[in-house]
Parts: sequence; C-alpha cells; structure tokens
Amino acid sequence: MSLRLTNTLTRQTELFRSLLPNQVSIYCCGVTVYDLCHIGHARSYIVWDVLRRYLIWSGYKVTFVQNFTDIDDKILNRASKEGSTMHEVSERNIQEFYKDMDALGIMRADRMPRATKCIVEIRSLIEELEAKGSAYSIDGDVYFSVMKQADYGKLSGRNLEEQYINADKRMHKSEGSKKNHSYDFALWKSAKKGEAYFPSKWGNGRPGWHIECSAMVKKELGDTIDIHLGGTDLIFPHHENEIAQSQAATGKELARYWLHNGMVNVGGEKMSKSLGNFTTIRDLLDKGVSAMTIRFFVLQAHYKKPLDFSDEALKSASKGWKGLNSALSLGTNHGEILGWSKSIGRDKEHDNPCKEILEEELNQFHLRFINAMDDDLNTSGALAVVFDLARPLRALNNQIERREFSQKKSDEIRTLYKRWTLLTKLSNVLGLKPEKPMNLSSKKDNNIEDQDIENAIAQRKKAKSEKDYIKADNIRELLQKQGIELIDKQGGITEWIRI
RNA sequence: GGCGGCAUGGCCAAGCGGUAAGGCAGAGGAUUGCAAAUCCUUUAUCCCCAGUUCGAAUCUGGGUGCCGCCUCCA
Repeated sequence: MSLRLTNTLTRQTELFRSLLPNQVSIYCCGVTVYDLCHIGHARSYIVWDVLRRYLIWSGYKVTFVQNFTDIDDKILNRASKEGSTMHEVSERNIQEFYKDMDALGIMRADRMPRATKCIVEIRSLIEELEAKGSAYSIDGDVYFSVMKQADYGKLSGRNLEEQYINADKRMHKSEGSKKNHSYDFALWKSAKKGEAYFPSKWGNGRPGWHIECSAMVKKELGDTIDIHLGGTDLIFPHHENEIAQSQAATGKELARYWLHNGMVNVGGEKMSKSLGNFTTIRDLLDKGVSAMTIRFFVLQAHYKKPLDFSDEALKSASKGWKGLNSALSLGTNHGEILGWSKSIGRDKEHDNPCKEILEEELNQFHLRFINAMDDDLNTSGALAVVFDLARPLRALNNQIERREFSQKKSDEIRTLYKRWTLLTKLSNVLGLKPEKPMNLSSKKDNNIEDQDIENAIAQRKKAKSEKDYIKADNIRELLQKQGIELIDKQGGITEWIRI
C-alpha cells in the first residue's frame, strides 16, 4: 500500500506518484502578512507539515516552498492606519509568523519567497501573458482574459457561462470596472496616490494577488510541480486563477495534485478575520495552551473536514495530549531509572522467548500507522494507533513520577524500550514531541519558596494527625491557589508539584 | 440560483461491503480521613425512507438538516 491523496482536481483519492523518483516538489500558499495568524492558519500549516514529515519519513526528498504575500491592500491599509510603511508592517508580521510557526513545531519551508522580491519575475510573466494574448492592459492596469482559457473552472468545477449568468442575478456588477469581463482579474494594479509601487512598462503599480504565486512556483520549482497546497477557501478564485495564468504561459500543467484543508469553524461558522470570530495562535500560547495541545487538537480531525474550535474542544485536546505526553516523556525523563541507556545494544535475542511475538505486536502498530497515514493522511486513525502504543508507557511514566515504580524484569524493560522508541518515531511523524509541563518552573504568580511549601505541608500533617481535617484542607486549598498541588501517598508521605 | 462537502454514543472523531478505532466527559473499582492525581474496567447499530446484497454506517435512489465557495481569506 502506498500514499493516496485526495486531489481537488479530480475530486478523487488518487495514488500519489511523484514526477521524479523519490523527489517531491511542494508549493504551499502562505499568508498575507498584515496581522498575526489565527487557529485557521495554524491548522493549515500543521496539516501540511505532517504531509511533509510523512513524505520525508517515507523516503522522499521534499522541496517545500511557501510564499509571503507582502504587498496587498490590507497591508497598505494597516500601514496607513498605523502611520508606518508597508514594509514595516509586513516585516514585523513575517517575524511574528516565524515565532508562531516555530512554537508549533512546524518545519520551516526550504524557501520562503516574498512577492516584493519577485517583481522581476512577476513582470516578465505578465508580459509573456500579454504577448500570448491572454492579458490586456487598460490605463496602467493589466487584466487576465479568463474567457480565453478553455478549461477555466476545472479545479473548482465551475462552468463559466452558468456562473456568469447566476452571478449576475445575485451580485452587483463591479461598477466602474475597466475589465472586459467580470471574471477577468488583475495581474497588475496601477498605484493610487501615495501607495507603494514598482515601476513597469504599464506604469507604476503592483502585482495582483494571484500572479505572485504563479511567478514563484515557476521561479522556485519549475513549470510543473507535484503538489500544490492551500485552504479550501482558496480553490476559487485564487487557485483557479493561478492555474489559468501558469498554464496560459507555460502550456503545461501547473500542479499534479491539489490538496485543500478544511476550515476551522467557530460555532459552525468559518473562523475568519472578516467575521471577527478568530483566536490568534499568540493568544492561545500566551494563555498557556501548549503548542503540542494545538497540534494534537488539529490532528484529531481529518484535514479535509471542517473542525470546530471551542474552549471545550481545546480542553479535551489538552487532557488527551497530557496522557500522550506522559508516555513520550518516559524515555527522556526516566530512561536512567529504567536503565535504558545500558540495555540498548545488549539485546540478546535468545534471552527473550517472547521476542518474536512482541516484535510482531510492534510491527502491527507500525503497519496500522502506515495504513492510516497512507489513506489520505488519516491522522485521526494514526493517533488511535499512537494512543494504543502509548498506554502501558503512560502508566509506567506516571508510576515513576509518583514514585510507585517497582523494578521490572529486564526483558520487560527491553520490550518497553522498543515500544517507546516506536512511539517516539511515529509521534514525530505527526510532529508531536514530549513537552515539559508549561509552567513547571517559571510562572510569575508562582513565586512561593520551596521551604514555605514544606512548612505548610508539615503544618497540614500535624493537623491531619490531630484529625483537624478542616484545617488540613484549608492549607491544601491555600497552596492550590498558589499553584501548588499536594499528593498524599501511602505511609503518610505528601508530595507536591507546581501546576 | 450554481458548484462542492458533511450527517456515527453526552461532546470531538475514525471507519471505504463482513458485523462500530481513539480522545474527552460519565459510571464502577483500586488508592485516600476526604480530595486531587494515577491505574484498571466500562458505555453506540451509525439523520429518515426505499432499494441492491447472503450480508450496508459503508453501494444506489429519494428526502431532511448543516457547512464551505461563487467578494479578501488557510
């Protein structure tokens, strides 16, 4: 079995075959950098990060290109509102983008071109389109002539004539437009007074939105690429237009597989800047929601389906991740106690009569994982495998953490080590890595000294021995409020952790 | 109006013709002065109707209800 992906172009789940053996070229539509990214962006880039990781893990050499749209009306508006420049706004938001994506453990793209740095390529692509009769210029604007593209609408399943008639009935025609046809779109926009601009043969202006992607794909990856990525909201018109431009220019297919991720919804409605129902990644991170919780939340659903974001869902994800995290932390935190560093390499096969069975069992997990991922990146299914794998490891981790660990037999330890190794590897394909509890050491409002805690515990112990449980419980509550949790153990031992 | 998608337990979510993964919540048990935490166990016949089939959550037809796109958008 090998990887199958749902191709928007055919609406079918197809076997993935790369253009060149063992190499994959991917272009992912990036963000317009006028503001911070929200959970919708996070979902998109987490999901594509997993695609990339899975391809790499499967043995492909992946070239991943993702753009920044750093020239656009929204950026211009933001700049004028702030009294700064387009460049300042976009530069700042690019840095913020990196911060958020790095925090979420999203691998940086191999190349991240910016529209403003590709003006030469953009201009020459427009010129080419003009020369081929696919574009026309009017008063410093250049438009793409949609009606000349025979297969326009093939990605979004639109019939242009029908759409046109229907749209006319429902929408205002763009007043005062110089376009020949309302579906034509701008390749080059003449600059308004005071706006940033680039010179061109059509006059001072700037590129339209769609053309930058066509130009960048061509420049960075060539005429035809393996996979083109984006959100479903980009299918029309953005990706449709990209195809029209690129194919009008090169005469070749732009991308062989078009993959689109579903939207993040809030109360059943799409999260978006314009609706104002968004939560930024930064908000969540600042609130103490861990990066891996966000990743786990996203990967619980299939990438194509809508995913509802709510506090409840996030809470549930946080608890779910906590359990998985325990299992993943086992080796890194307690490898020494288990003697794992020593047991590696000392694996005498004949020592372990169950070895074959156990190997077989682990193999099953491995296979189930691959089957799930091969099936159009069924991360939800893959997570189920990971959880099954994690169960005994989590139990062991928590036992050790609670000092309830009793020494295990050596073959048992070796088996668990293998299990943990597999778990770590598979989780890593999903980008899930062990995380230290967020606020273990440095929480601002948690500045109570260890000695004070010990004293409080001693007082509580005394109260308990006097059966003054009200007082004992008060002490516990007081500590709780200060972020200290008490754990009573057998034998009258009380331990505490900062939460 | 056109195009596309989705409907599975209290919530989220897999399943792709062979008798319902996983997470969260809930319940029971172990532990505890009580808690918390932890560990173990446990909870569904798949929106409705009609068909195809030995057999359907899974295929076909017809309903119903949601959502996305058609304007910037991941």
